[in-house]
Amino acid sequence: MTKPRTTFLQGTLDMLILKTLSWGARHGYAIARWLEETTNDALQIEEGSLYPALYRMERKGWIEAEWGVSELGKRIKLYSLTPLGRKQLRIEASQWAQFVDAVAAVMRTA
Amino acid sequence: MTKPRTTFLQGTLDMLILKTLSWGARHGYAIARWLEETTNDALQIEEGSLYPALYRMERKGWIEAEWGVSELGKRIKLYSLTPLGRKQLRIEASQWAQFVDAVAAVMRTA
DNA sequence: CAAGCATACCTTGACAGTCTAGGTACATCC
DNA sequence: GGATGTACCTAGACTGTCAAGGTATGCTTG
Repeated sequence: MTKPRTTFLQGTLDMLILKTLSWGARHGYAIARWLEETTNDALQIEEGSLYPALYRMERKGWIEAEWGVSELGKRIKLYSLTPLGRKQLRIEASQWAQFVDAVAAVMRTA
Repeated sequence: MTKPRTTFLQGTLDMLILKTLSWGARHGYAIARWLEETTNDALQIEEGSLYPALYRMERKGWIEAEWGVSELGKRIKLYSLTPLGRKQLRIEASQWAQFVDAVAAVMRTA
């Protein structure tokens, strides 16, 4: 079993975050934990990638943040999807599907 | 139909080139044309990405080059897979499959 | 009570890979 | 002779990731 390659993550992190938030608001740390859990740690979300991504996406108007408090009493920055973010998710999901198809077409050539 | 996103290409270009060469030697320009054709132009291979990639891969010992002449009388640099490259192709294909599965697990969550 | 661990946030600097936009050279076709 | 297609290459900008640091706090455990 080969180690997962994070190089592939390039460009998909935004989509994965958008998808995570499509189920409801979450804070950064929780987004990372959820993604890792959902993929059985096949994806590792580094904080140095995560937080800049969140900042980037907020600037683009895809998500918005609100400060709050977690169940454990920690201050958290709760992110939720904007309508624009929801639209962006649809776009990225479609592009991703297309790309995966294209790569599959190359890789399955017999 | 949304435009294909080249951002996703990050990290997969090497694999796609390796796969292309697994069918036999080809020169750079032909590799790009073949990939575009095979994917119905879903993938666009920019020369500014292609040639650096070929150089990189040659340095890593995955491919090797030989100068020749095309059917059209142009000088071409014919690349072929080394045993190391063949091994690398297997590794990358496996990592790619894993990554696609992981993303699928996130995206299909209902 | 102190130490360690998990939660939760953030930033800086290096690095890798892609893209844009150029360039060269030559052959063919109109 | 000019346009187009083949075929190669490169410099510089840019984007996104990663490694490695940092802060703060609450809970558990010895």
